[in-house]
Amino acid sequence: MISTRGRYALRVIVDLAKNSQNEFITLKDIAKRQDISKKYLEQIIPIFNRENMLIASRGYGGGYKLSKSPKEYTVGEILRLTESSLAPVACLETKTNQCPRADSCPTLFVWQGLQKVEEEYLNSITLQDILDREIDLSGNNYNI
Amino acid sequence: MISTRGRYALRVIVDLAKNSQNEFITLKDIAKRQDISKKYLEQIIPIFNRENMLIASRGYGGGYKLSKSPKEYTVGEILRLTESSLAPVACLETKTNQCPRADSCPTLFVWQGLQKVEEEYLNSITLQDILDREIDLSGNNYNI
DNA sequence: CGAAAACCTATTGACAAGGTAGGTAATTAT
DNA sequence: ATAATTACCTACCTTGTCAATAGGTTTTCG
Repeated sequence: MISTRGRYALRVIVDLAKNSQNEFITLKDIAKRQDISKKYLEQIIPIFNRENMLIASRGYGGGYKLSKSPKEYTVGEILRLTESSLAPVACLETKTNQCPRADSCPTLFVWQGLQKVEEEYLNSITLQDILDREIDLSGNNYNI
Repeated sequence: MISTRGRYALRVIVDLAKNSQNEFITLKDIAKRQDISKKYLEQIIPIFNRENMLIASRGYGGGYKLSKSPKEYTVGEILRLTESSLAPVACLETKTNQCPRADSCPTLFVWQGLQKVEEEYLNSITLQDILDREIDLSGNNYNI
């Protein structure tokens, strides 16, 4: 199950995409809009500027903004940075399978396949896709 | 992430399919073969005869066996019975979404889509599929 | 009747999730 | 300069769930 860390991170990035026209947005504003503890977000969001996915600015007038265009973010990469693991079973968390039963495990291919469909799905959805959906939700979908 | 309950249940059912020619197999034997605590399995496996997916027999000579042909079991239904939830996020655990933000949630469709690909995948794999793979692993795949 | 099996229910220990708290570093307005 | 404002860092805490363990009860067969 996707934890709050991953879900909150995605909501913050969607919020940034919607509410910033290239200016900095404070975590305080985002936390209020999204009704999430600012303190909690403070330990999640810095992950993304370390990875150069967000630009942060400290001090008065500071905040966060996107560093790339929305179509260059996928849900998969956002979740990989925030979730402790996206693996469906423990033995797939490490690069090489440590389970002593791996070689003869009759169910391993099931979990590998599950991981594959999950990752392919999450990697296929971009931030832009989410923004496009927003138009639908607002009802102002003149072009559809 | 799939818990040990679900993974163990699947292994037990695969073990039954492989090791029973319509006779009863004891949990003691399965636990030993699979190196799983018998006591722990005792609280997982009875779920399946309540659902008429396994036949149980008590007393001397008793044990478990499949009630249907392997192609009539899907991984999805086995996991749904053992996992507390297969939903990727909390708000999709209940039939109707309880989240107050659901109506305007821009990320909801992402999680609904994830749930869909997961369930379709897990429902598509039958116990027979797992048994067929076994042939590959043993190396005796004369017919491939 | 006694052994062997499934079945039931309570309890425990460990661990991670989800936060809270308090402070530090950087930047800008005054 | 200094105060205000922002991001950033680290430690701690609380709660709940997972994964068992334990000890018993019921059913069935030899």
